[in-house]
Amino acid sequence: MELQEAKQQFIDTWGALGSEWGINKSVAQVHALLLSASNPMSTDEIMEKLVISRGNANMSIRQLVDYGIVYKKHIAGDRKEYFVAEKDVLKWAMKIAVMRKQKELDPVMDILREISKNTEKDKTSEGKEFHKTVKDIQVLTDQLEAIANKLFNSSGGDLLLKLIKLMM
Amino acid sequence: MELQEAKQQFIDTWGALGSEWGINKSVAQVHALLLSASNPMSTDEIMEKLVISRGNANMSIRQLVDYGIVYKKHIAGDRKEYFVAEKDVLKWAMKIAVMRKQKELDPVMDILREISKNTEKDKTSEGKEFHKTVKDIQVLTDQLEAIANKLFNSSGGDLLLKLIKLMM
DNA sequence: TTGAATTTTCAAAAATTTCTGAAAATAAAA
DNA sequence: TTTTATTTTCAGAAATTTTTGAAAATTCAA
Repeated sequence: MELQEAKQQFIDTWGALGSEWGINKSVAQVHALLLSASNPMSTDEIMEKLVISRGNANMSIRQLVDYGIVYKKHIAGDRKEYFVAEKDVLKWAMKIAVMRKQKELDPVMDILREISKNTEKDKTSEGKEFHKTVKDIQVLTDQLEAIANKLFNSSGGDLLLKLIKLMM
Repeated sequence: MELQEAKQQFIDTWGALGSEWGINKSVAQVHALLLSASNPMSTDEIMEKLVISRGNANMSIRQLVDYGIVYKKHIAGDRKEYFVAEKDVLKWAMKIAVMRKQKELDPVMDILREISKNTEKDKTSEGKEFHKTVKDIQVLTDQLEAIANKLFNSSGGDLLLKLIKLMM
């Protein structure tokens, strides 16, 4: 069927993109599967659709729930747990971005600040040069962070559009 | 020595960050090493400092040169090739971003556009829902791309700062 | 309680990615 | 040309990451 084919392509593409950017392929594929599903899915359905093991399915789902971009859904009269993806793109994209920033970028920024501080008083030209290199990275990152915060703290879905117009 | 320690920490941190974001650890470390070096370095010096093989060093350097963020430097009377990193943060950060966008994001966007087109005429509610999901991702990505282009095509180093002020 | 259904855990296997090192290719000097 | 220095390549080894699957833990109905 055509639609199922399109969904499969979406899942595969998403999985490959995830891999390239440090997100586990199965995690990305489960996310894509739930994004493209009309109804809540159980672990068994996810296992079957993606042809992955129970352990893998369980871990991947849990990670997505932890990220806050997939929700548990109880279905009356059914003991199994079901899962639904957050469908608002801006919402889930922001959550992924914020999560990765906190987990991976912020610790690096802390270390850079520390390195910057430790090399501040160095009087050798080698030391001064290195300090500038680190400081420059810091300054750029801080500026980017300020922009990101503005974007992420906004509630309006059309903020980005307004921003573009503003910039033109 | 204190400065050398700081440099080593910078190299290690950069390598770890690279790994988490899909950039080979050695590549990121060579980049960090050259960023923190005051003078051009030869392949042998890089091998020695990072304790990596000639093959690894050669491949990593070449990738950075291909990215356009490390330059070859000939030293008179010396047969060896030396390498220097682009020190302008905005310059190299932009090059990395543009390169990864072209190589990894653009092909995905093309596929999403194709999927979007292929599901446009679907009359089932399932098809309509999936089409909206894909379309939403596309729209957001196009908006982000427009912002990114604005940022990346600017020449002034303080553009980001101006932008922040504009947004406040 | 007990027991069946479901979820979670995690050691080991599989898959993937990265790295090595020696041989081949190339480039420059003699 | 021949020799020597340097760079490049790439098959196999090593390291890392991902996945499996069965046992343990948990949950809930009877």
